[in-house]
Amino acid sequence: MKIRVILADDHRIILAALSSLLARTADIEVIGEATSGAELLEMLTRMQPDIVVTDIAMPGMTGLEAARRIAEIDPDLPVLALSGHTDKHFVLGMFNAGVRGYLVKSAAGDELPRAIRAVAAGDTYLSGEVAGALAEGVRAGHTAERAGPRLGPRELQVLTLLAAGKSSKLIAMELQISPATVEVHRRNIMRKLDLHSVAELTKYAVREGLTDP
Amino acid sequence: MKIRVILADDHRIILAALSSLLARTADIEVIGEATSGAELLEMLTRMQPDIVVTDIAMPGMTGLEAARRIAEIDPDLPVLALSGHTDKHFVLGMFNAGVRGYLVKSAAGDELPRAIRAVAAGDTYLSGEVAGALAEGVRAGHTAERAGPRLGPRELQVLTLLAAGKSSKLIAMELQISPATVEVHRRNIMRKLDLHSVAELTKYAVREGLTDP
DNA sequence: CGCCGACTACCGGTAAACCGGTAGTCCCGT
DNA sequence: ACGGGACTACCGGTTTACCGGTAGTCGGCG
Repeated sequence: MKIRVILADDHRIILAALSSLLARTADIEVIGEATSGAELLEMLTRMQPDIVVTDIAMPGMTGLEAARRIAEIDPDLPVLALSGHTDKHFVLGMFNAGVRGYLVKSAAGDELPRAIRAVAAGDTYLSGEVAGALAEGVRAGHTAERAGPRLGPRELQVLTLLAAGKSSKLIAMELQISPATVEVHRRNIMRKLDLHSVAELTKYAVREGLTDP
Repeated sequence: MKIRVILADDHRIILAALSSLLARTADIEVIGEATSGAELLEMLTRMQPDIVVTDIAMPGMTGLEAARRIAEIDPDLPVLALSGHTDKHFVLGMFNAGVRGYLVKSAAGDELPRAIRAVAAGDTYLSGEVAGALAEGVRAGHTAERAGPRLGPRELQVLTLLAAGKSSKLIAMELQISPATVEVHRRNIMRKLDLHSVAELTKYAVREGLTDP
């Protein structure tokens, strides 16, 4: 019984390459490939995979948004997130959104099939690099609790898109919510962080690794 | 006679996946895989590939720097750059640094072997998405010779203060000039850099080291 | 159960960003 | 000498940021 996988990545070359890599694994079968969050969700209404493997950075839908939508469609469907960075806030947000595995791209190639098998079997998979970052956060204890004003997953999404230079209207369209709501999110973020300009928010996002400078 | 390729990407999963994808192509052979710019340069002192395929975003060495170093080692070695974004200044910079092909990751999977064959044969390869951006740039009067948009000293001052989160009015008071003049400076900066939001200007300033994130 | 935080959404308002011009001075390079 | 870029400054316009409220649902927590 092969593990049936749907792959998602907006970079089609990477998508084809990952598919090729998984094709070499005897017990894993790629039954669908999506190049956007919307396409992935549409695919899930027609197919019943054992697991979804998706890049967290896709235009039009962030990884957090995709994870929430997938959980709405099928809360029991395991999702393995593929990410380039190890920001702990983001990782925690993804797990809160229902993701069951988090794999950084800098991990070894053979970690991907292992992660897929683990998550498909109902386990939780966490890359070593991310585990270290999370442990550091826990070890610091007070750092994670007090020093960092905690933003909700939606707020992290909005902050990331703001740091990308997008307007509230654009962000609203991408997140499929009202511009007024995006406004409120931005204002709450500014209040929590005590930052009152897009420039400062952008630098904060860069410091937190939410976006590349 | 197979085309001998050295692959470089800091994301090892992607590296393995790309290698797997190329292994399916009969006339292309991956003879080396590097996970950092330094490892790639070291590899080039021992091996003689027909072409280097490298991601432009690697920690410890930017794509521009890697391209220059490779050109120092062997000016005739074709380099195909793999990138996620289509910023035209960056693309022009890469070509000025000696790169002979530029492929965006969102291109179709079969574009990679085609690009490799073209570049290995001495041709220049450019993804369609990037070609559009470059054509636009040429039409606007930007020639390949001046890839680096030069900012005047006053413009650099204004950019730094903008990245600090200050308003035009505040900047005007600090620089002892009219707010209208600050406006003009900001608009000229945005036109030159082709960036149209404070968030993007801020990230540019961080990249250029004008301010700390 | 009630409170609080997150998320959703709206109204109204002031300030600022953003874009299109025009225009003068200065200096530098062809 | 003439063009071009930098710096200075203004006019007018649309869009967005930013701040002050209010208000509903939902889930968690004491």
